[in-house]
Amino acid sequence: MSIVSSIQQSVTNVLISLHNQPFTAKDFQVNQTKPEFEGDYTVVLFSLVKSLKLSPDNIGNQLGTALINTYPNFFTKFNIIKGFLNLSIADDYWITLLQKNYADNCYGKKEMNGKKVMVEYSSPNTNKPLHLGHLRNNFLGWSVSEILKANGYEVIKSAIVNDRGIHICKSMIAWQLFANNATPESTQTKGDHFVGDYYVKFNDEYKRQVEELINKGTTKDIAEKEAPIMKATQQMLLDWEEGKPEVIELWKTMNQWVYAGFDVTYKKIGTNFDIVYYESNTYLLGKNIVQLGLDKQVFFKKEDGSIWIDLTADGLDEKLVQRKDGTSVYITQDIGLADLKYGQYKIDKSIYVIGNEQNYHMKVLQLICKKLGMPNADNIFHLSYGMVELTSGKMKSREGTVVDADDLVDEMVATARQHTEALGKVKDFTPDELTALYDTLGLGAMKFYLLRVDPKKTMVFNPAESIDFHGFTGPFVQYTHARIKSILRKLAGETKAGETKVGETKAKETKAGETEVGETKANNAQTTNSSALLPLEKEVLLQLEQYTDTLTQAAAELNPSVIANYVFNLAKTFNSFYVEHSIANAASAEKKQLRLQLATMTANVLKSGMQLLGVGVPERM
RNA sequence: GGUCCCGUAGUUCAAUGGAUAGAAUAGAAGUUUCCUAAACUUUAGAUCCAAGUUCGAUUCUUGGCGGGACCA
Repeated sequence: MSIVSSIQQSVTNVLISLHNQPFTAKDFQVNQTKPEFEGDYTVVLFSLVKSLKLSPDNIGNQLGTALINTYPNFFTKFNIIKGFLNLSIADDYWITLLQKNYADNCYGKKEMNGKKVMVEYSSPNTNKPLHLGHLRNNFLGWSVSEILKANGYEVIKSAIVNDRGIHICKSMIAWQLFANNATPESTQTKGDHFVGDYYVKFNDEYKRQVEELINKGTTKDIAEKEAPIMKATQQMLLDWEEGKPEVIELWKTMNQWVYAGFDVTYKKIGTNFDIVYYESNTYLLGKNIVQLGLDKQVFFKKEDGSIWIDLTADGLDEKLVQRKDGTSVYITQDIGLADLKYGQYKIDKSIYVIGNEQNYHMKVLQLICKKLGMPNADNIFHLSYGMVELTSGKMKSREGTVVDADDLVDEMVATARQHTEALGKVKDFTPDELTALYDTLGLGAMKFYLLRVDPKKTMVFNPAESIDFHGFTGPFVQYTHARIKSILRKLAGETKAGETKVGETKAKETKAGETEVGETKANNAQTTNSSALLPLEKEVLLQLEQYTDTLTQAAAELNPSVIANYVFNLAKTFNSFYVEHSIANAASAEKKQLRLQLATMTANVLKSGMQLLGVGVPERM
């Protein structure tokens, strides 16, 4: 049980016995005490004033006195300032917490809860390489998956690859026209970039042809329809749908090039999927859904044969679900896929990591599923994230301002190398170790940068700031971890006795840690006499204790930035402690041991938290 | 035109309705005979505007202004 819950429970108990009213934890707030006041946690008293008809000070005095009398081993002191009851928690509580958990690599993580969640993310198109926006998506999807796992969920990571349609045909046509049978191998180009280049070539040529037609006196609308390259592309889509062998062959070849390129990028950024759906396999799934909708009279047919759903009663529009020529639209395919996912895995929740430009689409998707009475309808959740913009404005492919994912990763890793070389702390590393370190630091910086912001919000990508390795960054946290590890290595080598002593104490104290709140027994007395906690020691412990609640919150909000903020603050607090107090030269053996445990637990939690962001932490840097 | 989202230090981000609105960075001034200075300490600097609800509003409501997305 977290300390906040313990306090809530104690306060509730005391309130009930004092006033004989059915109080619950919801009747008052418990916050961490602000640093300028004495105490660890604070009960806000205002909300109790009405029901008790007493002044805040009055309530606080009664409550504080009763808490200390009832739980003398838990609460040690209290003070009241302007309606806030500040409570001090016994050092024993913190010390017990530390001794019980400092070596536990799973600290904070929850037991399996038997629930199954699918997280769909990444979902690329196969006509161009990944860019900055995809990175936010990928990092979010990965991190949310890890956070859910840490909270006891079974997670299935999935992706839907948009591998068919007019946009793919554009790249194919351009390749036929301009490539002279060039391949990624023959040109030494990464496959996804290779295909993406032809997509760009298509647009250039298309634009040229449209202008040519306009110059000949054609109107813009007609020119855009009649441009030969566009007509050829549309024909190719029809050929694809009919399964014309040479078109299918080319399509397969070019998609393979793209996948080979994606694989390199995915591997580099450390992501993978449990199941990958391909649109070419799923795009017909919606067909039977349309029939079902008609049967249930949820859909209706217009005179031209197109099929619609009327959502005006729900504040939305009429929405097309099948064109008059019988071809399906995205929404229908998505309903089909949603149904397939549920059928395959019987998932309790289906999370879609998709940009907020699809908010409307996803709302419609869920609404239609509901109206069709599909069992998965209520389990659909759109994890909507904001766009990544540049300091100069939005990324525009037309203006060539799109930040390419591979370029960015390379740049970050190169920057990590520069910083590391300039500092010269790891000159004894092997080339392989150095490469691994640069990757960890460069990718860590990038992931942290994109995950530290609330996913819902549009964020600005500032190139100069993103390669900064100081302040609120991944490398800052990584550095704190590496520095702790350095100490632990040194002190472990220095005294063998110290190490075993730490281990022994742990085993011995485990029992004490299991005692209930308020019953913390005097069997901790031996640890207290010499080791009244110093403010900075306690501050680190306070934050370590909050890790469990932080994990819960991150999962509830599906928000990795909660974790990023947490690990940063923990690292910061530890750094303050570190410069102020020596571990190696602590005043007593007990103190040294306590600080060693404190450092060990901090390193564990930093590592664990960063892992939830998909970021590794080095032993040295 | 309709629906939705967002406005916090120069800049990038925080803050379940709670105390004097926190950080980072940029600026100013400092810290290394001692566990990694990718660190630490000090300093200056902000809630778009106007009403309302409340003991208390950055947070909730309404109306403006400004920015963005989507739907036709």
